[in-house]
Amino acid sequence: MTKQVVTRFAPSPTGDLHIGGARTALFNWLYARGRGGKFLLRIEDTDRERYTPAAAAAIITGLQWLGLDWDGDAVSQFEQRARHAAVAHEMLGRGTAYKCFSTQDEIAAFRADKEAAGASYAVFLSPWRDAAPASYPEAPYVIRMKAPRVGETVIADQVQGRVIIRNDTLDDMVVLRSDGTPTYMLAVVVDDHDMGVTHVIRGDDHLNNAARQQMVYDAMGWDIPVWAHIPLIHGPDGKKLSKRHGATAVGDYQLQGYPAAGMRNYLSRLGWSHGDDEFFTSAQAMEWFDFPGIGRAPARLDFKKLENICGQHIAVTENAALLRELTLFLTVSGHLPLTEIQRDRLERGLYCVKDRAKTFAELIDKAEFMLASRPIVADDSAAIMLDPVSRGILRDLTPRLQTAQWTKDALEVILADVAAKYGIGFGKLAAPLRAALAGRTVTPSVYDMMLVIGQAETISRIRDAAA
RNA sequence: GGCCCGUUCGUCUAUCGGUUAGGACAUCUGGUUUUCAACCAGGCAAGAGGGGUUCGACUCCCCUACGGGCUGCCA
Repeated sequence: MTKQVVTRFAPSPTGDLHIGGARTALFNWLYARGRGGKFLLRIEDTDRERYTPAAAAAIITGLQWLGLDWDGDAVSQFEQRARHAAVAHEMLGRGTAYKCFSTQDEIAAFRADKEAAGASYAVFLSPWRDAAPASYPEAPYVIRMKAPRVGETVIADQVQGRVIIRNDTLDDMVVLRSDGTPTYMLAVVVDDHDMGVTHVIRGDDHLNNAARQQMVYDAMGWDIPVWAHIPLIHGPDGKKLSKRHGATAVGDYQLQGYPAAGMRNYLSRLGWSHGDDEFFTSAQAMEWFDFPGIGRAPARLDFKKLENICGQHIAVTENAALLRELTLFLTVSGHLPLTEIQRDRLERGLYCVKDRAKTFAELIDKAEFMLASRPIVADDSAAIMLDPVSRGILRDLTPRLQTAQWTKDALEVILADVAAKYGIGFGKLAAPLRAALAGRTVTPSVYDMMLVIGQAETISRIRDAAA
């Protein structure tokens, strides 16, 4: 047996959980969960200037909503800073890193000179790389990796293949800042190693970084993890995803009523495929997910397809579960919580709307007839008796009207609703609508009439036609 | 500028040297429908361009174009 798979998602808490980040998390989650491995979460909060607790919380809630559960507690990278510094100093001792006393101004001047001289690249070459400790000044310093100047570094990537980077394009990256804090390049490697991460699945914007990070693994004699650099998601126009493309935070999708299962399905299918399978559960995705199925080109977001997939997921969701999600959606999106009666009606009537809504928002919209309060009738018990929605729903095995009497009763209430909602006179409506319905060979279903309630246009058309 | 990655219908993609280049979403047409939705039938639509390699290239190699990324004491 090979050792257990350990993946991780390591977002930097500088804003909401981005849709692209969510997909990266999803891929890691699928890979680990599909192999009985572990999926860890680490918050890359070493940049204290940009760090906000709110952003970290947003990432947590975003992942929770998507159903991407991680093992153990979320690790704070910042809290590992002492360990990072220790590793930096250990490399110093091993001679694989060195103290650099160059100031920012000196570095900038170095680059400016190179540029002025028409140099093809501006990799900073520190004068302190091979300086004798005796010559060290009493000044702040950073710790830099002593990167190889010749040869090449090979990244064996599961998605991109063998990527070869010339070492002379790699600089002596800073691993420990002058204030003693670690840089990202050091922190990721140390944390991934300490957390036992075996597979690093991340955006391909890190592909070049992998070469730099391998230096640290090598310097410490650690095993290099399996790399898998996945292409980023782009907006519908093919450009890098940004605010102007609309919703980019997963929270936005939750607010718009997209089901998490549909999001997982769509997002996993974006840049990854398993033959012609389009609609599947997360359990299937876990079983199927693997690196060969991942594409190498960035994929564009297609909201229409997202909606379609989400609609399919809503349609197959069990009522109890659907109701739970609907309830959550309602509270999150600022709607009033359902009353006992509304909840009951919704549950019984779900069957007639669940397969025609693409989002929870649309489902609620279509279910308005169930949630709207019934018209006030003199006698309360009579109102309940006359309510065709409740009656029809109670008998959902036979949703079609069975008797003329029932149809008549139903009509009266519906017409009252319509009249109240659209300000159309009750009397003017009753006759034409009744006629329209009676003209059919098939008895109109409760559902048909429910829809009539929600459609003023139809009402007026029927009215006009009959006038 | 340098380095790295990418490029099949509008979109997501299948294909892993030999196919009428398949599917899905979108779109269009027809059917069904008292409306919407749903559903049924059908249509349109693709290998960026140029060179090779090969009996044969979407598939392998090179160049160009375009897109993206990296090139920080950001992550």
